[in-house]
Amino acid sequence: MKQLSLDCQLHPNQRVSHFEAPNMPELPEVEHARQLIEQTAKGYRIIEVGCASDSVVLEGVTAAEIRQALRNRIVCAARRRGKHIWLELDKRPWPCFHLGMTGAFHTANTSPIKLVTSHVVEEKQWPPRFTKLHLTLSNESELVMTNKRRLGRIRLRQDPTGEPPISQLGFDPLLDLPSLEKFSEWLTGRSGAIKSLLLDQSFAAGVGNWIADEVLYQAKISPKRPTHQLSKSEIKIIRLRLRHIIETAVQANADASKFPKTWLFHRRWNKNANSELAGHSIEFITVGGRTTAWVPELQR
DNA sequence: CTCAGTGTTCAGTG
DNA sequence: TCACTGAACACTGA
Repeated sequence: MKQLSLDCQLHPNQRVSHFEAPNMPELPEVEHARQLIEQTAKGYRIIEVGCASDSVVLEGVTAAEIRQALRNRIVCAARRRGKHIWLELDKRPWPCFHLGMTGAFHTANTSPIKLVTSHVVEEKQWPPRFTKLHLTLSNESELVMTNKRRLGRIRLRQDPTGEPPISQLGFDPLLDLPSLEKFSEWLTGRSGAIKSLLLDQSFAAGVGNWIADEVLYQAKISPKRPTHQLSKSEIKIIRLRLRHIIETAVQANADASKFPKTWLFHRRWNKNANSELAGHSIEFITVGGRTTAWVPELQR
């Protein structure tokens, strides 16, 4: 576990605490990270940039290009679409981020202010292990992106929404959920299992494995059901559950302990525990190449 | 030691 | 073209 060194090393210093987005980067977690970035950096200038020379995480750019693009820029906004985040700066190109499975944003401040929507985490080291990008801002706060498994990506784009990969995303359930008419039109035009479609980022951007399972559990529909044979009322329920689950998780700041206790979410993580939900057993199968938790007796 | 895994992409097959 | 499968990516932790 050698950590790639930052080629612009910043003085590691002691912090009382720092804040980080939890680690389960589907839409709600990514939205929470976006809010964290705005609270920390919006309106401030980037004074120093540390960037790891990690050719896996840096896609199509070098650490030097990242540093040059970000240094002395003002952070105007942090935007999100699906699981992608990008910063609007006072000058292009702009940095774009995907967290992969193990990415997170962390912030620290010399005089910690209360960040209502953030988790206070015990200080271990700063900057944290697996830091890929380390920004120091003109308000004396610091913003770090970490990526343990290196499945995350950092890119530079002149026009993030107009270029891949963000331009290839489908609708974002929080930003532009389609009307029921459009939604069912798109759904019936596809074949394959409904769960696979929900996971398809060019269909619904931001839906990940647990959200797809949760939607289908609450809609009482089997994850294996072929999309084209869903009834109009089932499609309606899927759409409403999709919106409801994501809105609820976002309002909870992606804090799983605040999710409703009735959710399948709380039971899906320990497969060995022989979990039950509402008196029915939870089964684990593979759909669309992904572990799928469902309750066969309740989902048709 | 083995193996699954919150995500994405690509090659190969049907 | 669509849809599916498996592998690859890289590493942690059970």
